[in-house]
Amino acid sequence: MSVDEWADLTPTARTILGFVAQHPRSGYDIREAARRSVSYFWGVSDGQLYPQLKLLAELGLIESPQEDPGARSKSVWHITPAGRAALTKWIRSPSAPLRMRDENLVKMMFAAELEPAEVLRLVDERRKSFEWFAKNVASPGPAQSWQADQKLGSRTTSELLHEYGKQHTENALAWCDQVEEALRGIANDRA
Amino acid sequence: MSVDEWADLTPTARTILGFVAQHPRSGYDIREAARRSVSYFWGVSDGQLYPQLKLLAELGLIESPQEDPGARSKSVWHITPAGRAALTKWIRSPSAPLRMRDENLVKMMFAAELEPAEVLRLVDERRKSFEWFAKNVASPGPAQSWQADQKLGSRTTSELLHEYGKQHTENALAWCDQVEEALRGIANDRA
DNA sequence: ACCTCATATCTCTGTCAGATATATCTGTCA
DNA sequence: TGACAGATATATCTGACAGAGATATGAGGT
Repeated sequence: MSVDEWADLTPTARTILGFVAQHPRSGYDIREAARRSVSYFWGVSDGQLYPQLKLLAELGLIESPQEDPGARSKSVWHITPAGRAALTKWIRSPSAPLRMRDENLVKMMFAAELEPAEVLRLVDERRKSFEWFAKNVASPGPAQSWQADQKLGSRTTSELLHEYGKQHTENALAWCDQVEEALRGIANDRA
Repeated sequence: MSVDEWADLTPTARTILGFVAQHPRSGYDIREAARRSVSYFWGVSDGQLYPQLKLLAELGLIESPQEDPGARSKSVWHITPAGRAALTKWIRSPSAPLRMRDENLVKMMFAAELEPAEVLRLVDERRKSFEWFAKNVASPGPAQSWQADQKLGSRTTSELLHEYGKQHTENALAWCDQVEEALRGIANDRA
């Protein structure tokens, strides 16, 4: 593999590589791991996952013990030395700018010219989605045995990452409160 | 236009419709407005903008005074009654789930197994990008004359939206502090 | 023997971002 | 009045990507 080839990998492919680097995994494992751990700041879709695994294998960055494992049987991938080198280089290169799509907020902006009741509906929708999120994603799962998780002082990196998600969620919920309070202000004016 | 046609619009098209609804705008205006106001929770890419404008016009949701204005002269779009109805229906329908791509955080997760120095580099990168953001995007521009901005108690909706962006940013920066502090903890252990 | 659910992979469609190309308009200094 | 820079304005193309759904396999129960 030439030095330039890994540079062409998509961000998704590199993320997948990172998961395989942590410990050997199948495609399905990666999907589940991504769901649990990074789903609020990164999504890995099926449509990408398997083709990218194949690509990474072709580039020699990952490999699976049994060659051509017949049809749909599970194949467990592990990282090669070349893969590990590629991963490190990726981590050291500049990151893509943050990107977000939050349709609820966009609507909120345009709802400014509508009834206060519309804004209230949107805030309610927002609150519900973040509450769901707090329950299902932002809480840290049990520590995994394979995790050689760097201790950063008293806390592990994955604890810190979950902390970030938690703070983000609480912040969003607090903002919902602020908007509702402002809306109650109107109601009081009119009463 | 049938009721079903507007339902097929993409989220991007609906966002564009929202901008035109606020007041008449050209494609370029929309692009700039999106840059200033929503760029941190929604992106409108050039590749989408003009085709979608054309589509909205074909559906009769927006129109431009001069028909076929020859070549590349500026055309200013304004919303039609049908367009306004479509917009309202959109705002009342369920929103797409929030989506995010934050490559820096992903790297942070995988850097857990590397040197603390790598994590430090990533935190530094993160801080810089959010500081840039605080300066260039998260601050409210001057109020526009066309803004019939709903007063929610003492504050307008756009003030509240900017407030959200600001809180998000401050939160992210505070988290950078936390991580760095944890890293200093290590340094002290070793000293 | 059948059913059901979790596991596992693959494919297809349409959305989308970013880069790039290109035309027009406006001011400004010669 | 003409050349030029820089802002305004529109258009196109490529490849990344999400989400849905199709398909297959195994384990456990009835």
